[in-house]
Amino acid sequence: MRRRASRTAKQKALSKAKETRAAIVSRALRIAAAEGLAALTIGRLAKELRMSKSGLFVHFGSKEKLEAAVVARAADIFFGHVLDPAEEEVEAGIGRVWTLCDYWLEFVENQILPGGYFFTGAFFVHARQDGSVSRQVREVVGEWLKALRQAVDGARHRSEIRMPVNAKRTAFELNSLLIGAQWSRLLDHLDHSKARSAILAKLKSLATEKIPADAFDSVMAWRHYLGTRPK
Amino acid sequence: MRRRASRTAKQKALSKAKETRAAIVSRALRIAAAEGLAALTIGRLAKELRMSKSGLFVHFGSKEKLEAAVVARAADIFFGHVLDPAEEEVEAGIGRVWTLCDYWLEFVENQILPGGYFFTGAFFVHARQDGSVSRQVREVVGEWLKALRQAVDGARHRSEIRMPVNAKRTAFELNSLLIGAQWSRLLDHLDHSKARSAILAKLKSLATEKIPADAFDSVMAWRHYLGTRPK
DNA sequence: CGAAGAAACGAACGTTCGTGCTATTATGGT
DNA sequence: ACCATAATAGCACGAACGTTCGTTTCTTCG
Repeated sequence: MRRRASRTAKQKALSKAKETRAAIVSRALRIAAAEGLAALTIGRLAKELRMSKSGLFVHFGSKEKLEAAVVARAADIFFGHVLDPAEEEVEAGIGRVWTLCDYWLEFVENQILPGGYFFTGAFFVHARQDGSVSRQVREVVGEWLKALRQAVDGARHRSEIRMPVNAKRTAFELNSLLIGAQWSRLLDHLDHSKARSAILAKLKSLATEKIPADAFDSVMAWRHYLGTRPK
Repeated sequence: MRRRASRTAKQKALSKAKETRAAIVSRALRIAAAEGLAALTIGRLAKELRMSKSGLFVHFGSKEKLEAAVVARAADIFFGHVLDPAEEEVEAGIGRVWTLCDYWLEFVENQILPGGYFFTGAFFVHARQDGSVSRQVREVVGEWLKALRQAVDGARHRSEIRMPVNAKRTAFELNSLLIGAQWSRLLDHLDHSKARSAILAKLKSLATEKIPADAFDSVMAWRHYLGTRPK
């Protein structure tokens, strides 16, 4: 009793539902990431989870809320694998810009979400749509682009990037390469090495003499250079 | 009688149905381009055209055939506005590479299809899917990328692009900028001038001394340069 | 153990999906 | 003007959609 109570208190009570809800969202995300949000239906989801439609439904109250939960989870996973570690592991500067791009590509490569980067496809579908889920998708994408732009700006303020360079435009070009990389990967199973060297070349062309030029010559050289830097 | 017959012969007989079919495809394409192929349903399409579902349906025999017709029409329009004129108006070389990209951007800007370039979104949706329509979408995208690569190759063979440059990689980078441009346009209504100057800068960095360096300094300068060249 | 409450179920709602029929209307050649 | 045929409409179908309901089964705790 006491033991039970204390254990329950420890795990903040409440309860089975959270687990179920989380399991539902996981499975839903797997479907949505692989085949798009449109392929996500309550009936199918219930069947895969061996639940009743109604039992599943009450956890969210509406299809839209379910979709919102899926998108939120996808965003958490994405930021948790790309944005957060990049900002935590690498101090501001051109190194962080590279790390953001590198982790982005890794995120797709490692199939953290089935089908790669969920938001690329979702964004093209929802960019012109209205509805709260579409807005949510646009916000996540906007957040990413903003982070990339700020990283470029940070590098500029540290004089690691030449001053006349436009942060917005640089972020645009880097982001283009990332999306293009996924495009090529989808089209003919191309790996991301082309994208990585294109990004390194781009960064090299922007860098000031603070950064040794040969650091950009390959991914390995760059990794080595980063490793020799503080923190 | 005779007159009638001759006129009929002239217009190759057959007939009303072709027009109706064409009208259906047009309307269907408008829906699909604006909201994605998934938003295209026979019921909705029939309502918009003030037809019965069944009357509309028999023109295609299945939903999939209707979708195929829509994709085919979209491909015709895209190639007719981008690939064909570029290859017709500009001789092979770096000028054609630029023109392909330029017309691609114009195609999106002028909203030839509502919502811009239909295939960008469609590709991300159908890249991992199977089914004949998905294959069809991938083929169109593949055709475009091949054309772009061949244009780069053509410029290299004419010594307008430096030899060590990899055509596949260059096509990848250009294509990335195009897709990224549409991305930015969708995200914050950005115009394509950033993309155009990024593309010009890229081409400038690849060009041999055969091409005067200041030709790449702006879109206008480039247009002027192109205008002074033979056909 | 037994009561209270949370969680899941099964069945059914009204719509809409794509797809078949059968009947009716338009059209075009003679 | 007539007739064959092409084109469209009307109606119905089974399945799946999201959603609601009342009921049943589990969990939790005094």
